[in-house]
Amino acid sequence: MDIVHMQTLIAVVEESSFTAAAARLGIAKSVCSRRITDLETDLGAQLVNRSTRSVVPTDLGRDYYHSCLDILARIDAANEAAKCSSATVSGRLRLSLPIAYTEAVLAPKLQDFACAHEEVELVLQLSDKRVDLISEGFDAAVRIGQLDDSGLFARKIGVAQLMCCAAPAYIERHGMPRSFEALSDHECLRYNNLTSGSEWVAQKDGQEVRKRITGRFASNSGAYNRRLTIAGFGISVQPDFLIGDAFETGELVPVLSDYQFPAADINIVYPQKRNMPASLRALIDHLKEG
Amino acid sequence: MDIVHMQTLIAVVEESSFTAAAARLGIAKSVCSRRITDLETDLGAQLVNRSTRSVVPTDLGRDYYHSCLDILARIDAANEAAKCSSATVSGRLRLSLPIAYTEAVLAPKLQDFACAHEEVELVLQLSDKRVDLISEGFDAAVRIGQLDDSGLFARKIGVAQLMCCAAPAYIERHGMPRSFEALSDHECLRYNNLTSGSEWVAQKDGQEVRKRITGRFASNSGAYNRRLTIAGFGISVQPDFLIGDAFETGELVPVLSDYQFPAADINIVYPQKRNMPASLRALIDHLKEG
DNA sequence: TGTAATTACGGGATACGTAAAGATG
DNA sequence: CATCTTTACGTATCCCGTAATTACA
Repeated sequence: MDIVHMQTLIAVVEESSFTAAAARLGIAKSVCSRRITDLETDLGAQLVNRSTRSVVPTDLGRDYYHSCLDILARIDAANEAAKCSSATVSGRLRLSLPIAYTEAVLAPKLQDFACAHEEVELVLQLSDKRVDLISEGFDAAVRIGQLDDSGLFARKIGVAQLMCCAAPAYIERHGMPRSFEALSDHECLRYNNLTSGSEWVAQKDGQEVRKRITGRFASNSGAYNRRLTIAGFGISVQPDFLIGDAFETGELVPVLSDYQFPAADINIVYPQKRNMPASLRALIDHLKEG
Repeated sequence: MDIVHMQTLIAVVEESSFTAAAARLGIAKSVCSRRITDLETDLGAQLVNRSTRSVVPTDLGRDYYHSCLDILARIDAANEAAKCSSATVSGRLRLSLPIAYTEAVLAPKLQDFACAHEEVELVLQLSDKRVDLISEGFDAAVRIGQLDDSGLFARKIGVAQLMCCAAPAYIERHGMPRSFEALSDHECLRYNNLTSGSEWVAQKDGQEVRKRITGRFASNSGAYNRRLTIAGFGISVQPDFLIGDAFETGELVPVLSDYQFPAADINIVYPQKRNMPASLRALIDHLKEG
């Protein structure tokens, strides 16, 4: 049987009248009568004894009535919990985040968010791999650069400006390259995760230039790449957030600074737009603002 | 939302697939998809994240799934309890019984029934008033004589033969009446509850005769009437079950024995034929047999 | 490219309300 | 006789299934 049948029984028992129950429920009394009859037929038992003047539940009817009260209360509770948990900024958010960007930029923002919303639990997985949000059970991920349009929705939360750089010691030993072509003679540190692979792209005077670069090192860790660069192992392309104040401190120097290296959009991506938990929406807004 | 939506969610979560869930439920997969969507829309929250290859419940979806399991189990339990309690010979039976007939005839039968069905609880109210079954909450009543057709169903469980009688001492003092007419000169004990009121009806030679009787006593208690008769206060009409062996012991003697007094059917009446509890049916059968 | 989820759409069962009938005190 | 339950019946709604579409690995 159906939930409405239970609700009807409750109303009938409490009102001791089909007419009053129908009025309470806002339905025709014929409907009220039929629902109880159907329920009784389905159960194969009498639930209420009726005369025109009195509607009295049977023992069984009273038992069933109490069961219905319990069941409907639980249904309401479950629904309320569901509605509430998605409507309030609370609950667990599982995020897949790029390692270096998180450490350099996201970390303080996430801390702010956590402080602002005490009810939110953040489960962060730092990884530069592009995990599958759905099968891995993430609520959202932050992605740097081109989005492989995988049906996910995205909102831009920042920009990373790529820059070419090297350690002063390296430049001293190998000289400063003046053009993209000159990179052939240099040790270039490759970053595996870059969409462009082992090819560097930049613009000079509005003209796009590309160069397949070579070198003894390749890693999938931006932080490690940076460390190698500072240690003087070669030239690398780094996002501004990794360079930080390295130019000011002299740890790194700009290379090919008359070339315009691309900027990569930083997006937060998530599976669906509808029925988004309020906590995720709040997080996105927070990252967008900051 | 509806129970089927919960069942659908359960199937989807457990099968991790809309198609498999639809197959399990025996419905079209489109229905399966729509039910989950509707549920999500209603709750304003995402319950499962779907890609073509995987259907993974969200945290909330898993919570809701567990709630659904609990709720459906309770619904099943309530339904089973209801079906079972009316299908098995068990539970409470509230009976309204006529006092004298119960003491004389019904008592041993009810004891037999109680012994045969240990699970049945009998709540007996002995009264010669014709109570309203429904508003008073009785499951059945035993009625002697004419039924006021009050929408109740009835089954005959016996016959009471009315007989006219008096104490030997009374006859000795007032003489034995030889005809209905002669009753005018006698003290007649009236029984209030009799349908005929203060008129006695009988047949002689196939001819119905009626006589308005008079007397100083009228009571609504058959047993008290009997006692008055034996004490010699007058002539009364008694059912055979009250006379018992009084003729043999000499406590009473038949009066007007060439008159045929009416027989009253004894019925058990109950509110409805459909969805009758098995225990009531068993009781009726038991009383019918014995 | 094949499998799975979603959407579109037409048909049919179901459940509703109105109104009349039946019952009861 | 007034009121409450039940039944009858026409209708509208909702929901299902088929099939086409989209998404994804």
